[in-house]
Amino acid sequence: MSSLQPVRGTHDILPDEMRAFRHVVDTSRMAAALYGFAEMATPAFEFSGVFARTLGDTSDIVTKEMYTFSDRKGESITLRPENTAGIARAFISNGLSNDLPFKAFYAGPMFRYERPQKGRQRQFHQVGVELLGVAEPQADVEVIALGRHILDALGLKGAVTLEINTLGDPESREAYRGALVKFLSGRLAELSADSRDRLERNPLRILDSKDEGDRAVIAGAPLLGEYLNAASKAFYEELKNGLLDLGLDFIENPHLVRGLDYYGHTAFEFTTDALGAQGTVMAGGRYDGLVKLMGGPQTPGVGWAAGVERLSMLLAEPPAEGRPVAMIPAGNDPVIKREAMILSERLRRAGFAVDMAFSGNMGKRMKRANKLSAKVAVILGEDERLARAVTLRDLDSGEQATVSLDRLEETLARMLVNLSEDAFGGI
RNA sequence: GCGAGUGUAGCUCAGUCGGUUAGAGCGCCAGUUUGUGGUACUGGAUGUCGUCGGUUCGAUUCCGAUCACUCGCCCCA
Repeated sequence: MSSLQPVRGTHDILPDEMRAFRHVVDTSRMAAALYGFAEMATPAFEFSGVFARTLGDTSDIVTKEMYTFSDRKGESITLRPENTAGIARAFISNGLSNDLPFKAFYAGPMFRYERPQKGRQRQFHQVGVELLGVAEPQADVEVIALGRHILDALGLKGAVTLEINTLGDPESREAYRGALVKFLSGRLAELSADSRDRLERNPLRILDSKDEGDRAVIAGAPLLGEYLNAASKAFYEELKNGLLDLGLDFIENPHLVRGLDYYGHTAFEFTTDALGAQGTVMAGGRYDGLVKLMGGPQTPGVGWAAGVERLSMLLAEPPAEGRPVAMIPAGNDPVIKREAMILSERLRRAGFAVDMAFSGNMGKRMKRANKLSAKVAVILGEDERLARAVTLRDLDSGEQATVSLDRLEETLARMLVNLSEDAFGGI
C-alpha cells in the first residue's frame, strides 16, 4: 500500500472499469442522437455566481458542497457540481435562444465536496440532456423516454424504476408550501432535528425524509396534488398520458421533490435498490424559470442527469474487449523483428488492432497473445520471410496455415469475421 | 456535517490470547529440451500488517490520534 493516495473522494478509473464506463457514455450518446440531442460541452469550472445564483441559496449543494476557490486574479471560481446551470449559461452566452428548441447532450466530470461513499464521490461523472424552449409536456415525455431508452439499452430494464411527481407551477407550489409549513409547524415536536432545520430552508424536502418519526408526521400532511391549480393539473395529466402512450411504466411518488430551487412541474427519478443509499441513478425535471433567473429570456426547459459510475456498477456484464491480432516474430533476429514491426504497422493502417510483444522467446510471446485474448497470431520467422508469407494461427481452434503476404489482410479479415459470427450466432 | 465499522502481499482474505523467520487462494514471474499459447506439474518473489504517536523488555497484535474506504443519516447522480 503506497502512501501516494489520490485525493479523498477521487479515484483512478483503470482499464477494466473504464470499459464499463465508456459503454455507459457511448450508449447514452448514441441514444441521445436518436432523439435529436447534439453533444456539447461546457467548461468544468465557471464563475461561482453561475451556480450560487441558480441553484438557490438554500440548497445543500450551494451551502456546503461546492468546490469554490479564488483564482490568481481573485475571481471566485467553482468546479461545476452539475451541468444544467452551465448549459443554461452557455445557452445565454452564445445567444442560442433564437433557434429553439435547443437540445443538448453532455458527458463529463462533476465535483461536489461530499462525504464519500459507495456510488458517491467528490469527482464523479454524469451524462445528461437538456431540452430548452418547449413548454409543452411532450418535451418532458421525450426526455424521459430517452432516459428509459438508455437504461433499457444498458440492460437495466427490470432493475430500475421510474418515479414521477409534479411540483406544480410557482403559484401552486407557493400555496402548498404555505399549507405544509403551517401543518408541520403544528407538529414541530415530532420532527427530527434535520427536518426542523429544513422547515426554514426547504420544507418540501421534509417529504423525502427517511426518519421514521418524520414519516409518521408526513403521512398525515397535506399533499401537493390538492393545491395544484388547473393549469398545473392539466400539465401533469398530459405528462402521464404521454408516458402511457409510449408504454413507459412509472409509479407516482407524491413525496418526490428536487433539491434545487429552479425546478417546477415535472420531477422524476429512475431508482434502483441495488446501490444502497445511493439508489438514484438518473434524475431530472422541468425548470422553466432557470434561464430567466440567469438573465436570459424567459425560456422553459426540461432535462435530466445520470451518474455514470452508478450506472456502471449496475451493469451485469461489462462489454467484451476487442480481440486483437498478435504479431509474433519467431526468435530475436533483428531482421525478423524489423519485418514484424513493418508488418504490424501495415496491418494497423489496414484497420486491424495489432499487438506485438517486443521480447522473449516464442512461448512467452504466445502466452502474451493468449492473455490479450488475441484471436489470431501472425507468426513471422525466417522460413516465412524467405517465402514472403506468414503463418496464421487461430488461437481458439489451434489451426494454422501459411499465407502469402499478398493475401494477408484478406485472410485475416475472414478469420475475424468468423469470430463475430461466433459471438452473435452461437446461442 | 453526524453516528458506526473496517484497514495484513497486485486482488480476496486468514492469523498473531503482545514475543523474535506473517500465511492461503487467485494473480504475477521462471522452468517442464533450442519456432507455438490456453490445461497440468515444479519452483520463485512478494508486505515498513494504512500512517504517526503512546504503553511495554518487546507491538502487526493493546491504547490514542490521523488518513482512507465501507454502512446508516444527510444529500443527491
